[in-house]
Amino acid sequence: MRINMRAPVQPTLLKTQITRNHLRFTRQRQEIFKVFVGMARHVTAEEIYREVLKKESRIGLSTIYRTLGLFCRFGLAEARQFGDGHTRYDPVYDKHHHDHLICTQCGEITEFENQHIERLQEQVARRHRFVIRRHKLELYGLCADCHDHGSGKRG
Amino acid sequence: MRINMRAPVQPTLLKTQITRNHLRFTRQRQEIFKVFVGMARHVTAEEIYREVLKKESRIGLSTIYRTLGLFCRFGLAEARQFGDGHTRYDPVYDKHHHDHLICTQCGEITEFENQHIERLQEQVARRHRFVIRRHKLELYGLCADCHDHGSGKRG
DNA sequence: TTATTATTGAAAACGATTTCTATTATCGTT
DNA sequence: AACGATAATAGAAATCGTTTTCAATAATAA
Repeated sequence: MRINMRAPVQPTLLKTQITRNHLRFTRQRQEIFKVFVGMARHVTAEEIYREVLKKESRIGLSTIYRTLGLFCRFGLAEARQFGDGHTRYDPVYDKHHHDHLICTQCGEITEFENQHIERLQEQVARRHRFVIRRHKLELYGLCADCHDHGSGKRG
Repeated sequence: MRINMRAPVQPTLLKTQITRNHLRFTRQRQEIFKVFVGMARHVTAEEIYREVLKKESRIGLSTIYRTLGLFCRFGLAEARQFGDGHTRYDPVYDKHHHDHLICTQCGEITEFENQHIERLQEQVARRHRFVIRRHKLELYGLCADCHDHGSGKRG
């Protein structure tokens, strides 16, 4: 039997959140959400914009930013910065946190999870009487391909 | 520009690095370095600028940015982004890597080190055939004060 | 000293994001 | 289905932190 580890985000989830907060379920919000969950992770506002433009030819980039901010406040998305000057957005499918391996040569971003590390983080926090709300662990370096062949995938 | 790396931060170090690289030991670079190493860690370019202005009343903000970039290339400073839109600079006193606890209420930044976590990171990387060059671990949440009193220090 | 050229300050440019405002569209009420 | 209050929009302009440009200046080598 096949099991989906990550439950897909229901289309109804956005509407639920929106009506619960007495906001308006606009065409743009629906379209942005649909595109957002259909795209790869770690996309930029620009990338989402270009994709949404195919369906909503009159949409403004500011609407993309506003709406992504809304998704973040709703807990449907998370914003991240990997230091290249672009904020990247991640749909939140479940409560599983994930960390990143970032290849500085080809740009590949691989996700990983490690409960052992998370536990040690909690230990550190406890020692400082600090309460962790969220965290960010990013390992920068060379992925297998770039390390082996030296050349990289992006030239 | 060729740059020779690696050495501990001493008062003479800036001059050593500068002459070694055939650059010019200007009044501004001396003053910025002096202020920089005398300030708290994780300072912004603006904060350094305001401090340097007290001694160098005609200095430009662009010189601060340029010079901080130089320090980073020399290995005398490191640039970090904690997601508040400001690049923060850290003098590099030794080769000890440190991670951060960042209070989202009062902004306090506490440093920590944990060799156990570092070893687990290496383990994860090995599993992905990834070679780590550098890493970033940031725990966001509430510091002891903000957690206890609720109000925070800046609020 | 003088020539060479790296460095500077001020202003303009920059790219991501936010704000502004007139217009449009949603939704509770008829 | 239409009405009306007002939230949300598009598009432009503004803003923010940072970088670049460029003519003038100043540090070094000759």
